[in-house]
Amino acid sequence: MTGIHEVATRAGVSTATVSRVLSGRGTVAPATRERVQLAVAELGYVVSSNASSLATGRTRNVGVVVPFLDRWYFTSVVEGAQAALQRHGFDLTLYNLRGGGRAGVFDHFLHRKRVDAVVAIALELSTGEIQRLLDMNKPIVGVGGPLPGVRTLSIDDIEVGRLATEHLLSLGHRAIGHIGGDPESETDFHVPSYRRTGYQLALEAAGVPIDPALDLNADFTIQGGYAAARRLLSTPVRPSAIFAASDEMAIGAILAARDLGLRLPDELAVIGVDDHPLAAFFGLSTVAQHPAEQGAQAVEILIEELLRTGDEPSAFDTPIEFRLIVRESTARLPSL
Amino acid sequence: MTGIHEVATRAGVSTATVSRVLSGRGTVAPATRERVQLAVAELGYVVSSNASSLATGRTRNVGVVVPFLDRWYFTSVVEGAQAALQRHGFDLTLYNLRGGGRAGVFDHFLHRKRVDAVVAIALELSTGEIQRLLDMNKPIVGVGGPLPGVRTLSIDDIEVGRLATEHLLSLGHRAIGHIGGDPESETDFHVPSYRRTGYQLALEAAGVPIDPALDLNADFTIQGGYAAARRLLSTPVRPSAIFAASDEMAIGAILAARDLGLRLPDELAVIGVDDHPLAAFFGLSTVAQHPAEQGAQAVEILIEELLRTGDEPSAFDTPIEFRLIVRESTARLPSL
DNA sequence: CTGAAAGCGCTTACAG
DNA sequence: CTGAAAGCGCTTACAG
Repeated sequence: MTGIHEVATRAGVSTATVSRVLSGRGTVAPATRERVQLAVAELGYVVSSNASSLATGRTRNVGVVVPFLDRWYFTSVVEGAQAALQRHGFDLTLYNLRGGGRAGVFDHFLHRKRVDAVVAIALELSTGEIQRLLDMNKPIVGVGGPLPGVRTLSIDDIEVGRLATEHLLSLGHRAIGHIGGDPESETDFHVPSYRRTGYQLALEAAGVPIDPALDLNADFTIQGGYAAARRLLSTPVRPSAIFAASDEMAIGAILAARDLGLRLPDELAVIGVDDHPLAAFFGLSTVAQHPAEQGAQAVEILIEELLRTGDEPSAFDTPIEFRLIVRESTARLPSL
Repeated sequence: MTGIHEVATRAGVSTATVSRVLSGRGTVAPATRERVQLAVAELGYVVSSNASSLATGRTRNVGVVVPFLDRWYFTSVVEGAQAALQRHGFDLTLYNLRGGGRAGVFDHFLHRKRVDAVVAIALELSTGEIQRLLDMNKPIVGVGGPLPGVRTLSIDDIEVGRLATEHLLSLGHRAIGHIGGDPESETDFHVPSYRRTGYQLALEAAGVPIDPALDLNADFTIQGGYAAARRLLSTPVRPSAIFAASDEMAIGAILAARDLGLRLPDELAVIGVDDHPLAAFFGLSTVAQHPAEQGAQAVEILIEELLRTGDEPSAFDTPIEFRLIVRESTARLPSL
């Protein structure tokens, strides 16, 4: 374990100078700098992050908190954030709330001063949780929904639901089914509820009565979407189109339609949300969100916030882009 | 930012005593202990991990290195490891090699003394990488393949391939196709190659000639499996069964069979590897591995190793369990 | 441009 | 059972 001392000795300077060279702060004569850099390289010296963090109060580490990891959206946000952090020389410490103990994570793990900042993904932090984080002077960025008093990046899920539904309406569909999220799969931000609201608003605006029989819940998986779609497609008033609140559920619906011998898009149109990697494969029309970019964007905001020392943290919401992608799963309702 | 000093003052003791109470090391009179605990609770004090780590040389943080995150296997291992670490009060710092800069990760990130130990998932570390890690006295556990000089948990992919193929052989199949991994999706451990070897060994043992036309590559995704299966099923010598090196590719094969109007399992039997969450939904027979448990097991080994101070690190391979699960996608070859 | 020294917030022999 | 003090390995005013 080479320490800064050995480097200093080898380069014939003080540890202070080594530190200056390594951090880039302060002035060092070019010749000195080179001697130090040589010594560092020869010894393979790497600064101890603990000692450095203790002295500076900065860890160059960001905590990323997710409710769970095994959904495409979360994995993608984390990968995007990770790549961005790495570019900036930051580490990423991952907190997964599913492991149990949300309280533990917030009261303990995050307070150890191991992180400079936190990215909270699809998490509705309580006032207390936010307050504790802010008290510690740690920038927070929330991804996935607005958070009072916190800088956030969020998608307008009502508009997402409306956009998807309006697409179906514009194609002439009137009997439009919906597969939303069940209560268990609600994230903190009630994403499914908002998408459902958008669906209902679009129908209302088009003068289409809302039929509760056409609105079912599932668990955001292909399996769940399949089961819901089978029920939806077995009713006497079979819908001509389905809007599913996620691509995976939409894919389940496509598989259900196939099993029932229904041809897409003529006998059933389907649209999802996400632009999941499988969406193109299934020819699925969807409202694309770009989770990896959301993660990267959250990190950029955080880094900026960390550099802007002193100021009050910003606390507004930045809307995330989304975009309709039309593929083969949706088409104009065939005139009968 | 309450420090240990404030706690000590409030409890009317020295910081040494507070430290003893918090760490559980050393003896403290019960009454004193209670006073300290009360002060800690009242102030919401949490030990600074940097200061503590600097003083003890222990970080209570484990680095987990993955080649990428967006495959079910990796996500599951990470979730399993995370949950186990959290139970032990450890944090998890995630390093993703896809972000670029494998060198950076090993030469720099891991050397900052930010982690006590590392879990390397499906990574074939070079001798140099291993040496540097061992030089730092950090236990390493590799998951997914054997690593010279390192404690590992690994699955015998040759046996996995053999088991899957033997299952098909035992059902009377002789024209057995294979969908393996293409070079790009080879992890460091050449998992696909080994599974292919097992496939070939099983065929040879059964006296079935190996037909290269029945052996294709794909990229471990549903899409890739679909494309490969379509080619496989369009040959004059259409196989009666397919062994795919992952469930996702196997699912692609099932979808391809459906599109071609082939009924499973009578007109085509399919088996995969993983026991992916979608396997049951598709009625897919498979060789199950249990990635979340692999992650958890790796952590348990690491923690044990961290407690066993002084000793030489252990450096052997523990085979990971796998198991044949028969579902509806495989059945006895119908006698013609 | 550079060094001596204090300090970051803990832990742990050591002494009592 | 408990406290005073040294030390973990850096960084950074301060002085020169």
